[in-house]
Amino acid sequence: MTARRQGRGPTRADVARLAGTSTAVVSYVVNDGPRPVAAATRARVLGAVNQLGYRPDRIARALAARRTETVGLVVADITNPFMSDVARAVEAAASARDHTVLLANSAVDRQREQVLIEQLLDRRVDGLILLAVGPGAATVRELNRSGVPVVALDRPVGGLRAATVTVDNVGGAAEATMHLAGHGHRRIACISGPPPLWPTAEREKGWSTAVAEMGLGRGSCPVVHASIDRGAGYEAAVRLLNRARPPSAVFVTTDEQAFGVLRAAVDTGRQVPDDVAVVSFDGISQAAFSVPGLSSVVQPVDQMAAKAVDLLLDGPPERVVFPVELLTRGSCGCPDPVVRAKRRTPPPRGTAGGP
Amino acid sequence: MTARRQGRGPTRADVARLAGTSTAVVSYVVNDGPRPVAAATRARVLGAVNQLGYRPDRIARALAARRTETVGLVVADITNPFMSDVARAVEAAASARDHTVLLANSAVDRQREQVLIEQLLDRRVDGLILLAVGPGAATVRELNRSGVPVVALDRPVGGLRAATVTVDNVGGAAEATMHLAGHGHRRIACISGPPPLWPTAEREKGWSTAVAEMGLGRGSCPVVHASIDRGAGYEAAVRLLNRARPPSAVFVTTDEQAFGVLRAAVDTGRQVPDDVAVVSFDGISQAAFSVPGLSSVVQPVDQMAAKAVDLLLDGPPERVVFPVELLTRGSCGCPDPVVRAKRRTPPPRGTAGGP
DNA sequence: GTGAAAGCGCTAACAA
DNA sequence: TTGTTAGCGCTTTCAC
Repeated sequence: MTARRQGRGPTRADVARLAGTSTAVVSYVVNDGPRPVAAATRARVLGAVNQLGYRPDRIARALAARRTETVGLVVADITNPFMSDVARAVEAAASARDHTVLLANSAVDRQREQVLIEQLLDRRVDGLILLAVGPGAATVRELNRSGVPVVALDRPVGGLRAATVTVDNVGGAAEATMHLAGHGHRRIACISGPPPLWPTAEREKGWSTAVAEMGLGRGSCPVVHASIDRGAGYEAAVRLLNRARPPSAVFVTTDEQAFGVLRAAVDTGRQVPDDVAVVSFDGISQAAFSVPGLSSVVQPVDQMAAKAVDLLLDGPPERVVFPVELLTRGSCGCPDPVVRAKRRTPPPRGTAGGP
Repeated sequence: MTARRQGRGPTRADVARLAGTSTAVVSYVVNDGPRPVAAATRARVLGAVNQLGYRPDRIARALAARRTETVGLVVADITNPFMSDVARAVEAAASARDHTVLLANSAVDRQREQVLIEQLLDRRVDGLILLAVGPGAATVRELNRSGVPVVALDRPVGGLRAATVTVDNVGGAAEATMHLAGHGHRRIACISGPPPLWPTAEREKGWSTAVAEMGLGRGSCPVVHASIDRGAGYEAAVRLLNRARPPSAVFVTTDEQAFGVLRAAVDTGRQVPDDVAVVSFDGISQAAFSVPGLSSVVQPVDQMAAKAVDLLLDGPPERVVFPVELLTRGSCGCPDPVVRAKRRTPPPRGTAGGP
């Protein structure tokens, strides 16, 4: 009997038989190459394809073609709104290029991250995007050896031969800090990330430079370090605000921490921005809805993701740095704009993608 | 020369050669079955494996074994905190069972969702978890025909032969509503989701039942429908609060909308909970940080995800319904507990997983 | 422009 | 217990 294999649809052989041609030709038309096919033949094949409802098996194709059309995305914490936004943007960019993304969430666990990266490699991803805690030396070696293209997003990875997509952390942070000074503040503290974390360290550098340039005393402008989450931001702010001479403004290195700061201000009996002004970094969409709205330095996530995917798929391993933009709302002392519904798609910009 | 193929590591044949045995035996030891292997042979193979640094190619394995050890996850919106939390939990559960997740984000676009589901099928996922807008009839047919196990998480999918993991939406919503009444409210409105959306419709039903049971007039307890995002929640709240006789409390069907409500209250000159009390549904971790803290009905996301993966991989297509729990904070009028750092892992519960 | 056939790296009968 | 070998479904060289 010619019963189709159960559980799966027709194969290339079925199509070839029905179209009265060879499997090679079917392949040529399905893939639109690499060899030309006569119009008549192509038509017969196409007819057979949709008469049978044939769909190519991507696994078999991957094995033969040695390409999976898949990109691995390793994120440190998918529940972090900035990172989930990056995940959305990467998925969209990959999808636009007909690739699927294998998601790996390390849950901020370096060990786990190593394992996940190896699994992704075993699954033969065509490329790897890392928004990761940071792989250890052994994993870096393995990545370099594997020859799989890698792009480090948001932060470079030491020792890794990879493209890099980051933003102007120093500049953005400095701008935010000066903006605070523009509101008349002289005691501008910084709530930064864990010292080894690159993006927040850079932002701290920007704050510190700005503070120095404006001649503000280091004693009145303290830094405090905290993990990248609301709870840690909350605790750091409580510590800061309970000092004898608390700051009148604080630059927070991530929005996620800043939400904790906002809540801490209230819990310690302060008003934002009158008693403490706040500006942070990342520019996630939730920032529009806090009370007051959170002023933040926004990263062009869609463009960054598109660039990352492009570099991964056909780029040389360059390092690209995107500009950022301070978006003011109520938390710094500027007028708080009316809330608008969140934008789901980036505004058209002539041609798609690219900075 | 015996140079290894460039770009890839050693294969099963290399290992067999070095171990002086056959490829089948290598397969048996690597997979720990399906046939037994003598201890001595196994040791030689293992030795060869790590002398060569051999790693099985999952693509080739998938083709031969007809299993990809991969599960597809389709979410309607990965940037929605509830859904990204589900994504985290599903990834963790799948990972614990040695599976990788292929992430597909439909960005609340039904068309796109169909395409994504088909792509996942083409990639031969072992199972599909849907937290989706809802596939159309054609896709449902294709899913049923494909024989790929599916579990619908959070909401059932009409006409689909699939397991279902949901929560007690009606009960939770009713409890939330009664809680509001317990604070003395008699004008309890509801901000619900788009009417076709199942979970929010169920919650609305719970609210409506509770309101009726308490004998509260329908005129003083209006419903308004809005999309599941902060902006829509904001606008719905503004509409509600600008009425001639505004409600004194509102049950909001999702946390995401509720954050918009909180902001809208402030923008229309109200205090929460004194002028308007708010309780919502989902129980995402961000709810602890708003001002005031958001009282919410919490879903046991980790358990739900674990169950979903179990059902997918070896379960019969049951329908399981998890209980939910009201967690009170400041927004309903209860005391607002001190903020704590976010928990990354579920507390131990004797044995892992399960309701 | 088309077809035959040799893999891609692994699994799992089946035979020894 | 181990080895031989026929696929898994597709791509692609090479000959026609």
